[in-house]
Amino acid sequence: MANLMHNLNIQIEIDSELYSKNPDSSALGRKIINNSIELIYEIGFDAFTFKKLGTLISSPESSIYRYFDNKHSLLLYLTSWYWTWTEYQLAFVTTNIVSPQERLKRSIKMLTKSVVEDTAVSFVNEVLLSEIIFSESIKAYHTKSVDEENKKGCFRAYKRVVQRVSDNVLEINPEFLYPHMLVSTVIEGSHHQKYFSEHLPALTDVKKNDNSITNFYTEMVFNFLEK
Amino acid sequence: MANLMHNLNIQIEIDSELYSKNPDSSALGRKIINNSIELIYEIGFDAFTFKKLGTLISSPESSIYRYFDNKHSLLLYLTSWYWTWTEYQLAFVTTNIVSPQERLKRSIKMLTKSVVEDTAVSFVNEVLLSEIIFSESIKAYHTKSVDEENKKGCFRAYKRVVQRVSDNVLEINPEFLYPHMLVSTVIEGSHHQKYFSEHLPALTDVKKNDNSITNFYTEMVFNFLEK
DNA sequence: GCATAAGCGATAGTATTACTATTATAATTG
DNA sequence: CAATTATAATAGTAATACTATCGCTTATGC
Repeated sequence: MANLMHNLNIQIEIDSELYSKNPDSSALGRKIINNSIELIYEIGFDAFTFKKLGTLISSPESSIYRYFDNKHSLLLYLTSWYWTWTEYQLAFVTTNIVSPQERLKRSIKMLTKSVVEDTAVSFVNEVLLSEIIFSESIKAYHTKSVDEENKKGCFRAYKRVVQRVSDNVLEINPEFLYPHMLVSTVIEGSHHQKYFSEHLPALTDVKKNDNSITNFYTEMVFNFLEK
Repeated sequence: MANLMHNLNIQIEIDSELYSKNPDSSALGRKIINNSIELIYEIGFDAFTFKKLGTLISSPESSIYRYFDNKHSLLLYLTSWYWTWTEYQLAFVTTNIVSPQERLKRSIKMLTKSVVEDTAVSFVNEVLLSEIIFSESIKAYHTKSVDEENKKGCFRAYKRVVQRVSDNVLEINPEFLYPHMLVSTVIEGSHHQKYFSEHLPALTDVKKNDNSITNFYTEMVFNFLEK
């Protein structure tokens, strides 16, 4: 699939509560973002430290701390970036499609598949970022500070994505009681299933790299909505 | 619901790869387990340390290290205990029920609701433990060491639960392609939805403490199987 | 019932992590 | 070109996640 966003020069703007200093405002900031994505992808978020990142980019830890309070804040930034980018992608994939069923089908596909092509939006490698989101993003909101961060608006982008797809669900079945539950189940579920397929295959039925995750959630949703 | 397991004096046996020294074999070991459950429940797994636990039970850290290599191992033990206990519960809830639909319905209910009554099996507070599982258990398998621990068998109990319910699914629809995906989606999904309802309500449709999570997943499963 | 071993508490110590602070130099901006 | 701001270099601290030692106590085995 040719990606329409390619070379469109779209700017992903991230709210200021998600950083101390905007990483998009300097060369060092952009270096922090794209190298952190590679490093987290490589060694996992738990083993990731600002010290290691500093070594990788040949800058002292203290410089990184000017952009983000700690590695958790950085993860919040990355997830927010991802969901903002996903929102654009969803808009592109569904625009000009008349049938709400077809739109939902395309949205589910986009949400349940990991990204395989770098759209080269901004300075971010979206292929690696999507891998990080799939496997580490729960760690962004499964903390004791969720409520506080939620109040500050750190999860706005994710919520907008869920809301957008929920609206699509209600177009198809306006009586449906659980649009948000359904959508968040699909998103989180597909992340889990991919992880299971790679690490705990007894918990899933995926043959690596087939389309069963997308097929499963697509069928699940439409059976539920059109019973 | 009167709980049949109450006062049955059932022993939950945990495989030896899940501890260095069996906590069930000494008073200190049992103290470690039930106090760790309370402490993790209170301050969350991330803030939990062996030092704090040691202070709570008036024992040095080093004594706790004799039972578990680190706090991650302890969490693995607790999750394994929980799934072993859940397996027994599932057996009880479904035994003597002829209809596979009714058995599945009861299993889903048991898997999607957090425990409200302590069955007083062994030395463990199952109400608090189930809260920990719902909110922290992803952290037990979302690590770089999953594969190694999986090989050792640390997730056997969880897999048995998924397998048991999957078999029930196949009884109802032997052609169904994704029994494990369906069951693990229900389990992980209900955990997420409960968490969302408490912290990120925009991602769900739950009114606190209603039965919507159980209703949602029950409907979802049966619509999918009986389309 | 006595010897042996195992379990535990008390204490000390180390490497790593997650920061904070200070200052000099380099780059930007007005 | 002056003023501001960003960065690098360095140092330092408190907490975490352990490991090691040792002496006392309590089981267990004969």
